[in-house]
Amino acid sequence: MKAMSTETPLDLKKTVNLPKTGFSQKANLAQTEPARLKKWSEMRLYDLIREARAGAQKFILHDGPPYANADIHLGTAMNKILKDFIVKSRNMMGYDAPYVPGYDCHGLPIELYVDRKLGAKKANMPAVAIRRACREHAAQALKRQTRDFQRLGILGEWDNPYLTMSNPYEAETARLFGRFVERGYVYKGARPVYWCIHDQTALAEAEVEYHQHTSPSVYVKFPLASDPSLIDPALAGRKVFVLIWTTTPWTLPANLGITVHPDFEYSAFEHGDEVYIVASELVGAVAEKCELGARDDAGNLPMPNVVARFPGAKLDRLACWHAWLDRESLLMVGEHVTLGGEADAETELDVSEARDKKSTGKAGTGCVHTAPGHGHDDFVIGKRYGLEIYCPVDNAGHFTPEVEHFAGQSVFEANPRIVEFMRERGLLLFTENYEHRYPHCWRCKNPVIFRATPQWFISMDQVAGDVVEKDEDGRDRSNFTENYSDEERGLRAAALREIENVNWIPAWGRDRMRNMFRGRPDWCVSRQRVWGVSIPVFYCAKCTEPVAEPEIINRVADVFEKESADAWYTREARELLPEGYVCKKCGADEWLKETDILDVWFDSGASSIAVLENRENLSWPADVYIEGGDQYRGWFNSSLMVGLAIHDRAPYKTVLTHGWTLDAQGKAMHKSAGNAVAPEEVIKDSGAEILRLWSASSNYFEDMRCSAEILQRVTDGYRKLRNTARFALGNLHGFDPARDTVAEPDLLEIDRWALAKLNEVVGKVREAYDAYEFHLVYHLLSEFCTVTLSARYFDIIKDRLYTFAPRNQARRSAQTALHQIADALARMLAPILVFTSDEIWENLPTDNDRPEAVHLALLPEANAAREDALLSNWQRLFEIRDDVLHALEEARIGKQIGSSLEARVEIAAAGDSYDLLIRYADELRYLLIVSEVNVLKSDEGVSGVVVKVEQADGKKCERCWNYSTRVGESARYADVCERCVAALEEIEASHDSEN
RNA sequence: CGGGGCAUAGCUCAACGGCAGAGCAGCCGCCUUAUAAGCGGUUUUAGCGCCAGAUUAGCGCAAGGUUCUGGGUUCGAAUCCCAGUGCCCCGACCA
Repeated sequence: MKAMSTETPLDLKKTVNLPKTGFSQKANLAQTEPARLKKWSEMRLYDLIREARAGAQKFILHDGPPYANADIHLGTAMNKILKDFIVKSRNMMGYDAPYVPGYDCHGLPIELYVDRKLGAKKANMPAVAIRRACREHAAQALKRQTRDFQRLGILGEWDNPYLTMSNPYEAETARLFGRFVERGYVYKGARPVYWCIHDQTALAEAEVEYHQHTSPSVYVKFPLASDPSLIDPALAGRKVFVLIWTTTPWTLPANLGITVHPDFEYSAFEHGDEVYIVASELVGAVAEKCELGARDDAGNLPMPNVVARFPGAKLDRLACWHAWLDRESLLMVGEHVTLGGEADAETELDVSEARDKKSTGKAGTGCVHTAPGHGHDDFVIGKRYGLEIYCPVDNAGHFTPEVEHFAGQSVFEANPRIVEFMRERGLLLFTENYEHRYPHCWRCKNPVIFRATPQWFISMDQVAGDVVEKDEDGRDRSNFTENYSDEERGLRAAALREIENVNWIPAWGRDRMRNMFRGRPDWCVSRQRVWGVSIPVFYCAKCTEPVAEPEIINRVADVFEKESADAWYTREARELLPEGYVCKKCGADEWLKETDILDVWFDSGASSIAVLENRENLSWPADVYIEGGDQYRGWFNSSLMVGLAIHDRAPYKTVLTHGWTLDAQGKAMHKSAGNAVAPEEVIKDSGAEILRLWSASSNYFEDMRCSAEILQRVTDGYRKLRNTARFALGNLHGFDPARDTVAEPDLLEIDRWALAKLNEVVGKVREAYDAYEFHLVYHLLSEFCTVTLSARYFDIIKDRLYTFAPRNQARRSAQTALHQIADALARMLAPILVFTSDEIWENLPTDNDRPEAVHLALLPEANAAREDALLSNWQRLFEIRDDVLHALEEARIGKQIGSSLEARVEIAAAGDSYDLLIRYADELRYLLIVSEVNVLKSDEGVSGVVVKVEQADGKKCERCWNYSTRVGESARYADVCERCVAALEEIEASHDSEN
């Protein structure tokens, strides 16, 4: 080795061990992520994880299938990222946690999309062709979604996801319907839907559009049938009428009741020898409108004479006579009644409009004409009171023959005739033309009606195992009653029981789910559509007897398994039924197929069975479901029903709810509002890693905000994590863990301190992962990197790492700590920063039997033995350090020093502080990063430490930059201090020994 | 209108009936051996005193954060209860 004394200070620099690593400072995520994905795909990382965890305890996260319609948005991305956090962290806890993604492929949005694309052509297309188009659209959408999900770094069985439109899944869906039938939950009823009488088809709300329309508005008298004194003694013996208002007179033949609000005050007022009941607040308005009473000379109507006032609840379950039919009309109470008239039939058809309006003016009477077959609210309340869902209107919009006076007439044509009819009989108080927005068919532009059609329902209260009781008319036999009892019966009771056994995170999920099941009506599973799984029921062509039998349904399912549910359309009924099957009722052998398909919620609700139970590597029930809060009404709900029907148990042990993604102001994101953050933009600009870190940084149990500023903060956070890792890696250059690791007892104390801090963080991070609190993981690691490592530990050990001889034991001590820190950091970050953690892993000096990718490794475990004494000593030392840094800053402001190494510090302390400082006296200059420290004893009783800063004595060492009076002592190394002389000699000696 | 949720610093989050905090951002500096990096200080304010004295800055004293608003329970509330405001989800054959 050549003498170094002749070398310039620049060459001296070469003897300093500066960081060196292939882990670049600049991440270039947008470029490097795809390369890493490719590598993982080639090495079959997901499969390797499965092999590594084979035989371990299973942990099943069951994926809620996103709808295979459009490209993913921020919320979809976040949802999948959170799932990946869970799956990766559980795998790294040692569980065997597979991930099978799924897609929800059937349903209206896709069919609507296809409708619009096909346009007029669709009318002449067979169902199979439409279904093919839907299938293609879904296949294409899910392909794009898969690509985008994979780009996010999410590992799973992407080559074998579950699709609700796959043959086995469709078959299983049909079989599950059979199970519901078998257990007696299924019945045929009726329910009102939008109906276009021109096209003779049901319409979805998305298929109606609103246009101005003129309807006849009518005020009609319904005579009270009950004893009026039950309402108020003052009414005894009077001729009492309840006044209703509607803009759809044609629904009056279907009137079965009148609904009032239980809490509103109602008045009975006189008009001639009759008494009319309306809401008190509307007495004046009604009298005015209907010209009740005689105007005085000034043209004013007198206020009617009110004979009684009472709450609406008084009317509950009394009866009126239908205005002209020989039939009762039941008085009911319902919260949906308003004084604005929104709840009348008019706005039944105008729901979204009515919801936006706070008040539609003072039309109406507060007594709502209720025809359960012709309105949504009417339907719901009708069910509650056990009314028939009566709809005497046929597909073409004609009254059925049973309708007296108007049989055969089209409903719109009948409108004026009904008005006239009522006028002639003195039932009508007033009529006028009423302009309002009214729903029209999107295709033929004609006004639509609300009309009850036969549908299949799943009963919430039917007792399992009972024989299905079906009316001739398919009328509902299982009344929904408000005074539901706790006795064990039906799906509702089972759901309420199981809800208590599920771990809901956050805990309010339990209440929400409970409320939902308490109040929910029977589940209507019929949809008048083609893109879905057909309801596998047959009807006798002769007597219309339905055949819904599990064995036959299973037969059909077997065909679906081979040919997909398309078979329902491509095959004749007799091909699907057993050979020679004849109607049990009439003996006929001609069959018709049900045309309705199953609600898509039935499809996705079936997933726990269709996927968890049918895949050999999964199991039922799932450990975890995690979705947005909207799924309480959706997937959480339907999945629970299916679980109960099949196994009498919830299909999930834990249900996590995540919030929605909002903009910077906390407003919902809409493409139209222009405040949406597009995931692909973030990925393109910053990388998927940033999206993942954002998902981890926010508390997902609440709604999560996202904006340019927030993403900037996240990016800054990422840089800090990356640079921290980079420092560790750079200083591990030349460190061979197997050879150079310093045994625990031989470590420098500050290195042990760093490891003790690491141990603390590891414990907390594990807890946070265990509790699915990823934002705590992020904040813990972020603060650990920023404060404990970057600002403290790393800054302090730089001197040792850079200036000591490479193989010096003290330097190896620091490296030993760094190695453990970097290793643990990579593991702890791995579930979140999937790309970066693996990059750290690659650049980390390895001992031999380490997994190939960090995702195959396990999370570090906290050491139970805590170094409490050491930690508390050092906590106090760092408090004193803060005081010193403060004093140094003052000296800096006073231009006494620049770098802290220019300083000599005098610390005066008393008591425990003094003892502590003396004990660590030799360490202090390194801890404080100054050139010299003197500890003085201050008088007892003086609290705190007093710090004095002065210029350090001596000259600056050109190598380590510390100040020393001994710089220049060595002739061989003229510009350096005594420590560096020693270091340089050590370096030379080791070079000699190598040669 | 009903069911549920959320509201703490510019941003993201702690504090879970017992002293309201962290990180980041901002501002002011230092360093140039993590270098498109690193480190430190600082970041509510009327008043009083000291220092200084053109100003800026500095030190001390004292008060000091309407934890969205208003009530209540409690010795004590960000926390529990009630009401209100704002935002979000659900109540639609949308997912």
